[in-house]
Amino acid sequence: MRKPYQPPKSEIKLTPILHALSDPNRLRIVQCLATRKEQTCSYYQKLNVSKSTLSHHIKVLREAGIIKLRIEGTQHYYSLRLEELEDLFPGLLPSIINIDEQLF
Amino acid sequence: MRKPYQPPKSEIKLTPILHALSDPNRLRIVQCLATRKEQTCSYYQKLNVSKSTLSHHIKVLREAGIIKLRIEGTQHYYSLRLEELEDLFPGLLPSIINIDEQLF
DNA sequence: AGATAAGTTCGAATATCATCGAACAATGAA
DNA sequence: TTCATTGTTCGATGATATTCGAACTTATCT
Repeated sequence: MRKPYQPPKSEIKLTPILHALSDPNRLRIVQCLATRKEQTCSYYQKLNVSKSTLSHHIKVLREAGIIKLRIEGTQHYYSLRLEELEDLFPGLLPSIINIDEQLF
Repeated sequence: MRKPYQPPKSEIKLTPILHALSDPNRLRIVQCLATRKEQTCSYYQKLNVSKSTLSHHIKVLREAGIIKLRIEGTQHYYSLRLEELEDLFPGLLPSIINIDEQLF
């Protein structure tokens, strides 16, 4: 499987990021990655959406520049682009990572 | 004109806030209110959208709980709900208020 | 009362989004 | 080589969003 597109740091913009984060399931993925560092897609099957929907959500996060991909065999490991995002938008991700799911 | 609905603090949720902020013109309004404290709607006619579109954007911000309204005659003065938002989502608005428009 | 000004609301057109099943691609195992 | 696994992509559908002009509401001014 070829590596899907992800924007370089210089092309990361705020509005796609905020849009990507404005969905509860995508927020859950981001919060999970904030604590567990790296996960494969299949981990998020607990979100109770179909495989294609999950892949769509991950694509939205990836194309916004929030997560990056490392491929190992058939597994896709995703992780947050924390340093780059902190450099571009200081404090933004930390403020979101700590919010309780009840407030989503 | 009767006072439009705005949610009590207890009903403010994160995803509507992030969605409301994922639009460049709405971000401009929020950043403007962060420095100028209070403005009427007509101030934002410089955004070059129609009156109804502007009213729509302001409604999205208001219903998300980001701005509050004070009516004086025919003028509607809007301002940020800074303390409540800081209490609910610490650091979120400050991190967004400082971002340069080039990164929108 | 009539005219004006500030905003909101309505209705319609267009675009974007979320979701799913099915098909596809790439790797690894039998 | 065949099969199973992991994940993406495609196409369709229904739901939301954005935008505008027109109509409406409320207050103010003459």
